Amino acid sequence: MGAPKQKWTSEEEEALRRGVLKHGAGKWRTIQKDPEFSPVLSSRSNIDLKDKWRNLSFSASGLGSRDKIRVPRMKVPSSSPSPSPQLLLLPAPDNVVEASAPEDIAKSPEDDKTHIPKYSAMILEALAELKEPNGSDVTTIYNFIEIEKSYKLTDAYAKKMLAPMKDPSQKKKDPAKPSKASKNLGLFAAASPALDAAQAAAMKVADAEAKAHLANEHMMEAERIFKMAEETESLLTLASELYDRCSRGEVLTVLQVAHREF
DNA sequence: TTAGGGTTACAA
DNA sequence: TTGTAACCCTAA
Repeated sequence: MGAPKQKWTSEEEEALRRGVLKHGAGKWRTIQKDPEFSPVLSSRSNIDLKDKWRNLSFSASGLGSRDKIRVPRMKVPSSSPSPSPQLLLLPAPDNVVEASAPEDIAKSPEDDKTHIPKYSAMILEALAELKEPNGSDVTTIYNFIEIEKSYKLTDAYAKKMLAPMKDPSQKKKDPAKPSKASKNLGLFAAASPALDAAQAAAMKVADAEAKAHLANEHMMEAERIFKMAEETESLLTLASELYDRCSRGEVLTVLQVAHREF
């Protein structure tokens, strides 16, 4: 590679984003040829667009470089549902529901009860949908939850969740350079990494659920205190009004006060 | 033509 | 030394 690396400018990135918005991810050639973007992207090939979008997608998902955590490339039967390429690489849009870490769930009682699905349910759904013969690893589940279902984990929580799953032995390139096929098999051949990942994920889910429950209790307590405060304020207003009326010489009966008929 | 894995340049 | 981003290669 003799030519120096051509860094992407913000204009090019913006053009790419708008191109993806307009044509969808995967239509790199179309985007590249689109007269709206071609002036900016003239020096980029469709492959460049794809690569840049991949980089953007990985950074947007909080997974960092694609070299850090590799989603195993499974050969799934054609009958198995697989997310469309367009969805697969699409960074989470701005309007997705962002399922925060459990400690953040209590922000809104409505969100807690109606909008944010339980993590266990999300994972179960992911497993059911992915239908991978040997089960799905955490990264795949994470990707499914974030991209396919448009529930976005916060970056911090995703990193926390994924951190223990990283196998140091898989971190860097293997000097022996095994073939693609053997590498794909390798993830499941030992069985234990996938099993460990599943167990770790289960523990995380249980922990998250416990925290969510605690947060819910705290939320209910906060609501109770808030109601008390409201009632107290209401009584204060009533007392103040009564004081005003009485100080003006008005005579009010207990019944009138009780029914606020004054 | 595209997706995905590999390689390499570069910056911290 | 390591992580990231850009570029390259190949299978489908």
